[in-house]
Amino acid sequence: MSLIGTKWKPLVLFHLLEGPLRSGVLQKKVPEISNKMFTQTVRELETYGLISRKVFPVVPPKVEYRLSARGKSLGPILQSLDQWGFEDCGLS
Amino acid sequence: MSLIGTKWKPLVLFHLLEGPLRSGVLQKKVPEISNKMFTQTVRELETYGLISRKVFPVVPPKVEYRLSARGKSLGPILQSLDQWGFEDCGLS
DNA sequence: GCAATAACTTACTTAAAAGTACTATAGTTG
DNA sequence: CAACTATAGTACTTTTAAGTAAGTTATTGC
Repeated sequence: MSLIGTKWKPLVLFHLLEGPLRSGVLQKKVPEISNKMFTQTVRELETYGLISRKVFPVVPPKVEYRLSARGKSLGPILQSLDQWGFEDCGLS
Repeated sequence: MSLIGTKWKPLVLFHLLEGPLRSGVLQKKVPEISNKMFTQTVRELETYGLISRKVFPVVPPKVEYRLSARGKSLGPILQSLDQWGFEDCGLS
């Protein structure tokens, strides 16, 4: 379960639950993430087949990320985790 | 969510879902874990209030771990994760 | 009195994750 | 033609997680 065994993957997946987002927007939803970790994270999620990456050949570049079917199947789990985090106060 | 953001915490919690276990038994359920990481993991889980630790003042020592109410509330999530891991093949 | 026991601890080392800072791309705008 | 854009890559450092190996405790049983 190296999907959740990182600081950022669950967060990124979580923000995609509501729908596809382009790279910049997604990254702004996770303000503390460094540029490097962001691309690294989405690349790994893509490798695992949890999200798909769609590149529009325009300038400046435009890239959109969306959950794959497999990624969507994580939805309930991510939401449970999120909810659990709120219910049971600050664990950090 | 530093509960799952580690290699061992989810595993240890998972094994406690079925009921309390004494230290040695729990550790054997996770054979690859090092001695140090085991105690460190249960200590942190205890600090987070997810498990409770019961010491029997006998020699040789006997210690039992059980999920707290809060730990139990993670049950469904842990099981979903476990199931998800099986369904969707090898992710490492 | 010395080994065995179960649970832990401590000091030290290695490996993995994350952060910082800088560079690349290629059209568009001024 | 230089600056700006959005996305990504790379080299290097720091931080954090995990592993190894040894030691501690207090009793029992030989």
